[in-house]
Amino acid sequence: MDTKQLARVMKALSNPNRLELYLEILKKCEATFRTHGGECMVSDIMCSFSIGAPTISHHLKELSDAGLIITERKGKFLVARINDSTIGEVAAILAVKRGK
Amino acid sequence: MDTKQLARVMKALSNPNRLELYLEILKKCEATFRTHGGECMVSDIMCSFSIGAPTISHHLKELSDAGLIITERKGKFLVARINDSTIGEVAAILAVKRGK
DNA sequence: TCTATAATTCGATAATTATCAAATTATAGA
DNA sequence: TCTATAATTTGATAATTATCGAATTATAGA
Repeated sequence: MDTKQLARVMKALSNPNRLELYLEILKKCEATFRTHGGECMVSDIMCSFSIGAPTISHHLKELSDAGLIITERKGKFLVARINDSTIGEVAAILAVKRGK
Repeated sequence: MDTKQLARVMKALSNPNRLELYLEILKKCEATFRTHGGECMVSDIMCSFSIGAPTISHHLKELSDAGLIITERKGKFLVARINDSTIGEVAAILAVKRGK
């Protein structure tokens, strides 16, 4: 991952609401790993946010464009999965760059 | 580190020029670890950026406010050091949150 | 086909921000 | 004290963005 792409990922996680959204998806995916194969029903977590549906939709697109999540429509609903490799790369870069 | 603070750090690293600046400081600090105690003379790296001094100054303040670097004036010059604990925490959070 | 629900798109707005030029401050050395 | 250099501050502007309401699309089920 080059610097430009790294900056893009950082930007996607730089908005507090979007970061919360990402972390919530991450939590949900891990919690339902056995029962739902690590997927997150977006409509399930929407209620815990104080922002509207259009904004959520916008944020999800940003996360998706940054490669942080993968979304898929299932009937009426949208499910999200964490793209583990992206965040893994970021964590690795940050750790390695500082010599750890 | 709570989510708000994490978002603040991400934001500080979300601008391409600012991220480059941070990485450049990191590189310089590591390169001069033996000779200069891991410090970076800011004026030394300024020339490799295409943005003006006021903008650099602004970006450095952002990095400093986010806790990513520590700056100190030495005579006419500004030296910067990496605040290793901040980036370390971020790397750790990202790694841990995804169960690694 | 009609309806209700989930999600997205569109258009607008307020807030934030990256950047610069000009002016100012800080400092070292002559 | 004067000068040159490094850095910061100020004020302005253009670009980006977070957010919303309204309208639209997609889908499942009655």
